Amino acid sequence: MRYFVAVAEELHFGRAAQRLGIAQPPLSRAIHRLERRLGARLLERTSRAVALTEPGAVLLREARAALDAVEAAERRTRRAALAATGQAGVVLAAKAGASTELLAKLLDAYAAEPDAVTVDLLLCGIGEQERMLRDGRADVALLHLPYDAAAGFDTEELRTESQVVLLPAGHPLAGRTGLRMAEVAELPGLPLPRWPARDGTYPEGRGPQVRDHTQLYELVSLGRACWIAPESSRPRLRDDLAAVPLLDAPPVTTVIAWPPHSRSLAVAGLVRAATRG
Amino acid sequence: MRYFVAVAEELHFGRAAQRLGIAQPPLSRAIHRLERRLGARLLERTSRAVALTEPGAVLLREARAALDAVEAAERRTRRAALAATGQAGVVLAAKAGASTELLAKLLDAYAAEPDAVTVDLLLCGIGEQERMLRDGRADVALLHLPYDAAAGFDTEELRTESQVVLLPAGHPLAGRTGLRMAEVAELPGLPLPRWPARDGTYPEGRGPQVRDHTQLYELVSLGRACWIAPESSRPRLRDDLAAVPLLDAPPVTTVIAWPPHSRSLAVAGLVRAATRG
DNA sequence: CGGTATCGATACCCGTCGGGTATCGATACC
DNA sequence: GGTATCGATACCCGACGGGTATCGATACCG
Repeated sequence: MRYFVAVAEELHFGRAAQRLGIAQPPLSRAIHRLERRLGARLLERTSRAVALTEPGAVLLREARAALDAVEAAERRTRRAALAATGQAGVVLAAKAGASTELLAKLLDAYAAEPDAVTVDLLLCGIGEQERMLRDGRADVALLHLPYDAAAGFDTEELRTESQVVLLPAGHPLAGRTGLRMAEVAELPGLPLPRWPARDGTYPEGRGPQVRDHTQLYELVSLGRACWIAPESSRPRLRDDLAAVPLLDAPPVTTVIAWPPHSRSLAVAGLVRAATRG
Repeated sequence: MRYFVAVAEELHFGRAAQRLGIAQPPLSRAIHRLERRLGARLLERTSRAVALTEPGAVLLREARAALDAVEAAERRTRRAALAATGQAGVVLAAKAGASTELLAKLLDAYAAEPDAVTVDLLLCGIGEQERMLRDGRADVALLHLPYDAAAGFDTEELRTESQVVLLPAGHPLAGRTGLRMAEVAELPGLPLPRWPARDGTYPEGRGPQVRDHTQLYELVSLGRACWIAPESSRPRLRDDLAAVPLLDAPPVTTVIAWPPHSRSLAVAGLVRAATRG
């Protein structure tokens, strides 16, 4: 299945084999075996191009989930073994730079619990927490709806807040008490930047490409972009940026999320600490 | 992993090997390899007894989920291949005997859609739908909260209803207009029956053991048990049974549930038909 | 207290399957 | 039409999964 996912993502046997660290012929045969076992043509291949069939697309989705589940099983078991000897705690995934004070409060509240264990923070990029939770790199995560997808997890709401638009400090609109989405969307010369998708490629569009928040703030400060962020990011802003409340932006809900079958005491404790605080 | 789950469930290498259709020595070695690969003692074993360690319990939970995901991937791919040739539709799992008219309405509403495909009904026993959805035997399911666990699925609420208690027709309380849980719990000689758990064993307790609804109704009719059911089951009751509204029972919510990553048009259509009706 | 039965571990053997290299056959491109 | 690219095929090898026979430990019983 790992092999199939690699080929389906690359749509190229040679590159997929390289990525998997094996030669191309065994890969071809492995895919053939898989097709025979499932009784389905997964890939439409000519000697010049490879394309997914309908069943192939289904398998790609399902196989990704299955591989994540297998990896999660291995990782969580390894961590459980370490935890038994006191060498590991619980892994909390959070977006770097988001909900900082909420996170601090949560960690304090949990640390005060009687049977608290070590909390290993896993700071990740945009939308990566979901994956971390799925493949067992993390045990709990802070997500921001509607930006992150919480589908398939148990969640508990922590906070709902409105959003602000970030502008260069000297911008004509920086003094306004409120703005509407429509006004922001048509700001001349201040498009929303584009973030890389999970595979590292950027979506089509006209905004500048950014990779992290430092680049983002730099662009906004330079008057080349604007950005929309939750209100709670305001106190930690650089002073060359201005924040103007958005009147009609969808509210952002911060939730704590965990795999639905989680039975870990530490996760339960974190959730308790989070909802109590 | 299949091997480990078998041993963890049986807590006996010999029986597990038999269940897996292999000999005992290869099974021993397989478990050893797994333990070495994960760097964790999974089972505490003497020559007389086998017990799960802490990491072993974690792996048991995670491995079950992972195996379900793998099976789901295979099943859904096979069905997608059949669907491409028009030989298969979408599988809807429902509890036999529950929500019958709601189900009928749903099927009618969906069949009227322009691009409706065949709906294969999968009637299952108490609490089996969740499993069916997880391992790919079903694509959508009707669940009854709080009896069924919908954790990990996307759901849409269809109906909420109160519950009634089923009594033999001639019972002294059968004429009452309402009862409280406390009264039902202490009905002399009318305990709630026990249903088998997923492994086929019955929980400890004093109620009679039942395996299906026919047995259940028979017991109620004979004055050996009572039963609590959603109000909607009333119109289809045998006339030797009486139903009395329960005033303080938790309401039952019927939901339609599907795997969160499902991208199937047919599932979307069924959900649309269900929520519209 | 010794005999026995039970149960997991170990020793040894074998076939299959995953992986590698060399090469073919087809197709797009110059 | 020559060539380069790319997946499929042919052939070989080592490792791993599975089987049988047997050991070692422990609980049970007369």
